[in-house]
Amino acid sequence: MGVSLKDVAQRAGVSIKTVSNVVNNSPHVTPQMRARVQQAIDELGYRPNLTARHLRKGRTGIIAFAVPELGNPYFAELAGAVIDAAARHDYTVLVDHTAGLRERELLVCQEFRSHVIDGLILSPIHLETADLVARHETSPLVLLGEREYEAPYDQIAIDNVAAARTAVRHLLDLGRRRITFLGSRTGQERQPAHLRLRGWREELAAAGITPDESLVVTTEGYGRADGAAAVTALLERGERPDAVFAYNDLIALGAMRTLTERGLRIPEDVAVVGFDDIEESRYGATTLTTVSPDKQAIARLAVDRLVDRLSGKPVAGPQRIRPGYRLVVRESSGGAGQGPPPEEGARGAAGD
Amino acid sequence: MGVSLKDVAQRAGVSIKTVSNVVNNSPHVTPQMRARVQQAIDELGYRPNLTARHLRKGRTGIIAFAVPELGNPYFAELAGAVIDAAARHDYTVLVDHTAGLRERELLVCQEFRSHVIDGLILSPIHLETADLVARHETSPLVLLGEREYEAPYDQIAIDNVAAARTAVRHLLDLGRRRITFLGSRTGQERQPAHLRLRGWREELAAAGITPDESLVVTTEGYGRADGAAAVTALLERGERPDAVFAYNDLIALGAMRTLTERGLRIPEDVAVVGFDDIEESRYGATTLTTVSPDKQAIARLAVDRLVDRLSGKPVAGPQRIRPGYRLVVRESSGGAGQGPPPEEGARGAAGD
DNA sequence: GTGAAAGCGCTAACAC
DNA sequence: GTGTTAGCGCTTTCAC
Repeated sequence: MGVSLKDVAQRAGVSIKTVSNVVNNSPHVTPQMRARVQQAIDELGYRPNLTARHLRKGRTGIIAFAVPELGNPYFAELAGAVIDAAARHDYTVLVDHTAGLRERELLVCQEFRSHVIDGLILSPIHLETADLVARHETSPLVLLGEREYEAPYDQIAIDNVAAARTAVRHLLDLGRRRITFLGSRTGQERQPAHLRLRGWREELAAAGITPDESLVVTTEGYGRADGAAAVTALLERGERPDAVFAYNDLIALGAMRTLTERGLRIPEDVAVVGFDDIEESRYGATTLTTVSPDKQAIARLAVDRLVDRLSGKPVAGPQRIRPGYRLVVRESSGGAGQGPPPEEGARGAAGD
Repeated sequence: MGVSLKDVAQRAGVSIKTVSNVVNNSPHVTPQMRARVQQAIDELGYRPNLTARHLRKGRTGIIAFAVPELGNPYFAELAGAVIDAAARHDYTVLVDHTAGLRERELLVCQEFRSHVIDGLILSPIHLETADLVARHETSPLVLLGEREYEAPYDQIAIDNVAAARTAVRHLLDLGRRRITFLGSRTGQERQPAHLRLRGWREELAAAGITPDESLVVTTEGYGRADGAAAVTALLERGERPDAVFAYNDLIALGAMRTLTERGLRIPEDVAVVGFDDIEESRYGATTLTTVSPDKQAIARLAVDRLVDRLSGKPVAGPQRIRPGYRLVVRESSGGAGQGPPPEEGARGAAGD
């Protein structure tokens, strides 16, 4: 169907190798030869078949980035950062979503797309250490996110316990005592929310407060609707928290919506702190205080790590890498009430 | 490096063809032969090399979906829908972003990744008809979004003029007369905002109101920050609109933030209508009235169209397809003030 | 039902 | 500098 090197060679009256040299900008081609070949290329509309090149070279230049949900702005923003970081190394990114299903996480890190992607960056939710240990695939894998594994792969995640403690500390400093945690799942201690919940427990204990487990609210998912539902449930069973620490910004935003609907003022009656620092948290009627992981660093570290392994460079064994984070205080906890500062607000997403 | 069919064949003491038959679930293999080969496959940890298969078959099963900005939830949500629609046809999606740069849009629809992707769904911003006409690539291309081209490709977009008119009609029905439009770019009549702006003009004119061009505010980009800046500019030059119709939800949300900061009440003082119906618009302190394009339909139509052409089915020539849309009235225009209805809010994004 | 051989389009050795 | 050749791993005739 397509035009191949052979066709071009025939047309230009040269050998395949010469055409290949021209296409690959080999220095050992005379200008007039280059011109002659180029003309044939243009006339025939030749385009190199990357699949064939990949087969020959044993690598494709594609890395996959698999996240639970693209609809969560945190991952969308992270994906953008990964694409940019990869582009700097001439890698293309295949963005994938697992919909938070264990089955799809397994598929992605197993044989799926074997030899089509050179490496994988995966943000798992349900994967177990055993799944990882049993992995057949030999292509490099970098893990992202809150879960920690005893498996021989690079893992990149901020210190979730410490970050959560910082958030809770902030609420305690504000004089809040009945701090609810939104986002744990029942009986799933190894679920993502685990570490942040532990931070909540530890910081409360450190402040001499016995963590009241009735203030921990189970959610089904990690979206705005879950945050809204959690607050509804909480209020209906008569709890009156003076602060909310949510597993992520989406849950926090959903919670804020319901709190406001119920006539509770933020932050006067209830202070709210989220996690992720998605752009949206800077633009609500009440801006959201949140733990801000350094997404650029996360993306860069993950891609660099992967590319190093891919390039065959001697790289140290699997590591746990801890990117930075910071607590961004905004209106929802009574912080600086002046709205988004110019430099933060300057980035604009493109339209449709 | 990898284990190939040949290795497995050797191990099992059969021919390559037989192994291939087993791998591809060909019916013409005896059970015991299948078992024997399967054992060799398991022992060696064989995985088919998809690159080689692709080269041989001339197709890869990958389609690309290129958007201006993944950080815009509209595109992130659409990407999720495209991935799901493609999965139903056993296609994998390569999500790409062009960062709204013409250069990258050109690259994506030209030779880029030639033979790696079978087809492309592109949402362009800066591409011109001429660029499309000059396209060399023969792989199928489906165009999405507001811009319309005189080029031989399928184009899928809601009727932007009519949708915008519906939005403005709604504001007029509410008794608003000074309706500002946020999101046009100066002197770029063919820019995306063009059709929605035309809808604004037409509907005002139809209502006997001369469109006041000083109520059209230019923005640099399409994000929350742009909406915020636009309103600031508008108010500072002394305008007092009683309604805002924004090019998209992000601009609308940014605008709402600034309006509230300036002490203007929504919707009492200023009614706001957006465009896109991103999930966020259902969860702010004030929920956002917006034009809701049917994203599922857009994704499905685009993928189906592409897959039909890919499968070599006889398909009618290039078409303009118009998916549905509806105006969702929420609090920002004084609509039903009861917050997100359960069925809409039920969808939860996964965590990190 | 299974085997042998050709070739998808390309690159990398190696000759000339 | 340029041409020739041998595969990369797979599927696909076509024999047997």
